[in-house]
Amino acid sequence: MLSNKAKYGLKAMIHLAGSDGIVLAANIAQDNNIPRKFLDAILLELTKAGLLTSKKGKGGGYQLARPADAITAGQIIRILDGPLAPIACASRTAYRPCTDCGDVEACAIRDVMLDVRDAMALILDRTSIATMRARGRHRQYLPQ
Amino acid sequence: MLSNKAKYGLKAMIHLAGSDGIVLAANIAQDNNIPRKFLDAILLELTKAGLLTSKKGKGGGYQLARPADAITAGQIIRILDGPLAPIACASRTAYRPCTDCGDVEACAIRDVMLDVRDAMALILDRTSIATMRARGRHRQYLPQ
DNA sequence: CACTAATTCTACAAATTTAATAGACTAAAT
DNA sequence: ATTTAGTCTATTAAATTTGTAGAATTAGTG
Repeated sequence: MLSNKAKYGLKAMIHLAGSDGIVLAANIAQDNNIPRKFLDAILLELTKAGLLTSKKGKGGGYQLARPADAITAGQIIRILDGPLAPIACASRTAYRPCTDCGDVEACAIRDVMLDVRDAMALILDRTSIATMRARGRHRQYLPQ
Repeated sequence: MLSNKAKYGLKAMIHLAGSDGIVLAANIAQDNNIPRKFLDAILLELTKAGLLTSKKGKGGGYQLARPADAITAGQIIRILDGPLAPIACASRTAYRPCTDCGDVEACAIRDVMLDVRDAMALILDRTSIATMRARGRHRQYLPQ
């Protein structure tokens, strides 16, 4: 399940992918209907994770730390929501066993969920925000 | 994200797929480390959804309502956790628009999440509990 | 037939966690 | 001095995961 947090994060990153130079958090929030303070926290996490650069003071704001085609949806979601896997025992980046399962290796559920995880990762780790922006661009965002 | 509820539901259904005749909720709970009352609620939902038949009173218990190869992981998860889609606007069985989005059709996030949903559904709707049971059977569940 | 034991079913409640937001203040840059 | 990000704290709301108490149903027994 994608949280609002991750959804907002993706929106913000796509917004930044479509802007040149430094962008104010206030603009991102307004144009995308994101609660300002919530967005602040999200941008902070993305900055700490190295996906954004920030600049304080007048003329400050946020900017992508890397080209938009080198940042994937998968990265953003992992930072904001944690592992992609539907269940922790099926995560490849953050494995954790279930407390209620005897033999992890023999777990049929984990087996299927590994497949699901891989299918999700295949899509999300291949989709850059540049791609997402291009796909969604047919029509412009209108602040309503 | 797969909740404990859905995980327990899957476990219970796999258990039933491997048993002949009527099975007590108490047995399912014990063998799979599932809190008894939580399991009761889960089995009730699965019964109401038509995946199980139940029988009350002495000699009562639960049984699959259909052959194990005609019940999929996707069905079980939808009943217990709701739509598979990572986000409601990308659900094909239970679509709901985001309140914060202007034009749903032009949403790049929805676009990707539809792909993710389809990839998940492809796996989960094709995997029966008969299959899951067969895969997990190499080693037996040991009540620990 | 009445009684008892076993079992599902129902309704509620509570505890815990997580998600989502808001407010006030701090630090840095111009 | 002003603007802006960053930090900290707190609150609200919701969902999840359990527990408690008992009602309804059935099978068996005397």
